[in-house]
Amino acid sequence: MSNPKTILHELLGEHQYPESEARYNVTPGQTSAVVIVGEDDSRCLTNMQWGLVPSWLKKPTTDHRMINARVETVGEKPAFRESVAHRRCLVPADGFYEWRKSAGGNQPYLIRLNKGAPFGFAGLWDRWRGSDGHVLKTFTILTTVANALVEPIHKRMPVILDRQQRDAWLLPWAGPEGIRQFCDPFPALAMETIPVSTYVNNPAHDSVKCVEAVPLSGRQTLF
DNA sequence: CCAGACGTTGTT
DNA sequence: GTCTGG
DNA sequence: CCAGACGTTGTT
DNA sequence: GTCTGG
Repeated sequence: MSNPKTILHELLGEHQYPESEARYNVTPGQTSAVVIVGEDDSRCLTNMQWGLVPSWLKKPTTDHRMINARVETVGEKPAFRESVAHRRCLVPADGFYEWRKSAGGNQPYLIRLNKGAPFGFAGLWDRWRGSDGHVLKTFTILTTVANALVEPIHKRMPVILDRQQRDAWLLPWAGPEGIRQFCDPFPALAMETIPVSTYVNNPAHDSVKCVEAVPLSGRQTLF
């Protein structure tokens, strides 16, 4: 999404980052850039597909891909156990979309930090190895209860981490109690919701879904 | 022991 | 791979 | 999540 | 209605 350099500088801290051709649109099944902790304990950027495929799956079929994991229970789920202990990641973004149901049609909203400040979603990743040796890297985004701002639109929202939490999220597993600190939704006062055009409803537009692509006037307008 | 699950979102 | 249910 | 497909024969 | 693809 917008201003990827700023996002990456924030999320990678003092570490270097590559001028990669990474995508910054996070779309199910598509590749995007995530921040992980490398072998040498430093942060690095890696491209992965959104939709976690656990290493034990026989075949990485699309219907088993998990795009979200509930933070309240992630420590107990067999599918996420290994990843939550050893493979956490940050997903750079500057907003996300939710749809408010209504009789006249679903109204999409852009939801972001005030002024569109970049942030990181809490994520998990995994490696799936094919019999031919090729490796598929995938990730999932954690969700929690919606805060007071988002709740009228959608009951759940992604786990957004502030600067302090980002560092904590990338630390090694400290038992299931260590997960609780990430269960609270990001503060409503630090966020804004903006009604946007139904242009974003069309998956064909995923590659151009970004702040600049959407009218921010607050009125539902078709392009 | 073996077989089968292992997940989330939303339900105009 | 690892856990649960039968 | 939403949009769009949803099928078979036979294969220069 | 239900599944797949984005």
